[in-house]
Amino acid sequence: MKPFVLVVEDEEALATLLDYNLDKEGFRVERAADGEEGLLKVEEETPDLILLDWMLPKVSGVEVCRQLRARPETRRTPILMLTARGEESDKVRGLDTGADDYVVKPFAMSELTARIRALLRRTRPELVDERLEYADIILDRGSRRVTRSGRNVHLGPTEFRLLDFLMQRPGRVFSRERLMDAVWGPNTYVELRTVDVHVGRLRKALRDGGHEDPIRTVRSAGYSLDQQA
Amino acid sequence: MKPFVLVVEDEEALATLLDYNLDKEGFRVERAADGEEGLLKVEEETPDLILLDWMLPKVSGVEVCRQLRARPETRRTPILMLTARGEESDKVRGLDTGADDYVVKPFAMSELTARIRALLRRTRPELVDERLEYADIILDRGSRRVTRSGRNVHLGPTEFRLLDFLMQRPGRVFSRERLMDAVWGPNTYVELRTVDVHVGRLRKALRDGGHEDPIRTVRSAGYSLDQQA
DNA sequence: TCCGAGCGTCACATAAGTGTCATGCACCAC
DNA sequence: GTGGTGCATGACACTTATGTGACGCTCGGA
Repeated sequence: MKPFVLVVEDEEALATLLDYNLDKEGFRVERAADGEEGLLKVEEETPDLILLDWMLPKVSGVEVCRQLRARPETRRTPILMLTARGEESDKVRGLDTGADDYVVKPFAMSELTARIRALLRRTRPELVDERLEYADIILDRGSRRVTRSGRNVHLGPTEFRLLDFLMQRPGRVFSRERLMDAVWGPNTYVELRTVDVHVGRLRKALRDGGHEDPIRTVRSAGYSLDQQA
Repeated sequence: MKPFVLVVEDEEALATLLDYNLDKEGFRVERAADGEEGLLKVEEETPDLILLDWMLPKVSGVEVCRQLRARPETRRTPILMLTARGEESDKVRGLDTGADDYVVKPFAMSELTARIRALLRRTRPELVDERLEYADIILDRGSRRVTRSGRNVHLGPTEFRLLDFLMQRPGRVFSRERLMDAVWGPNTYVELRTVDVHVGRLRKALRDGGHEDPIRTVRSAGYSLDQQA
């Protein structure tokens, strides 16, 4: 379950950038171009976190904030304000607009995602915590442990990283090259077929105890964590 | 199938970096080291997008831009300018050089690819979109799955590419030669009739479950994805 | 130093997909 | 109708891609 982030930002370029980067960081992103649209989107589906520009057409960020806080279902939803330099009045700094945190533009994407994670950890730790889930498979990064249906699954370091990576985007097919890059590192000189072998080992470990194979082979394309069908 | 990006950049190191990253992002990349070479490469094969350095030996980026805009086949090809800080004159900012967008060096690779995707989406959405739809048929590139009316359709790699290509322009008739080029690659020596066979297989797979044949045979012309009429 | 866990390769078995062909039907022009 | 060309399709021999057990190597800990 990816954290669902709503980006309310009128600058098209920045919004695209945010969209792209957050998606890459494993968030599901929805965009709104102004405050009004933002409030509508929130009604459709309550986000796990809202990225809110301070200056917005139609309904300002501050006002959106106020309204969100007035609704019971978003009262506790973390809000991260985006402000331009100079807009950081004491009001923003003190966060008494109702926002939980803010960043000043221009900001490094890494700072933003760090703050997002920090906020999410506070409110919905299961979303960003060192833990990934797919079906009955649970991968805990902190303890470096994997269980399936409660039973412990023993994996070597490589298989662990491989599963971690696959679990970040279940259903998506990754080529051997991509997996090589992600799991072994971008400058490794290893046979591509080695990926097969490790996928095989991972499969074997996950099948242990009579479970179904959760990895799908897509001929001439790669592998994905996914139902066979 | 993959979007074709031409990188016109004289700095070897940056060009290599771009090449590597864009390739990883699923683009097919061709490089040119100066404006002159760039213009030649464009003649060989029209790119889907051009990454153009502002400062180039022999023919400057601006000039290349101008010439590209003068040619009918590249008039609408998106151009993304790479400029060094300080070169961002008002001219660049206003994009009245004919470029569609620009990034200032040094830039984050993620920003660049986001902008590239944004431009391609504007001009050729079928190249970057993750999923293609035609009637009740859905082709998802990310998970490499095809469904019809919700039911999974199993396709071999060739049939998958074939359907992908047909779905990019439903209703349009493609000759066997064209399909051969697009699906098998431009330098394949295979009987043209082989196309028939694969179309047949694709049809069979898509008809599975009592569905209608979505492919139309145009006698002595080729095939197209659309209603029989 | 010895040992076992992991890793990367290989070789071989198996499965899946591919290209051709032969055959028969469909369609079009007379 | 009729002849001829184009197309659909099942069979099949052949390639290629993938699954897997075995093996030798490395490395860290006992």
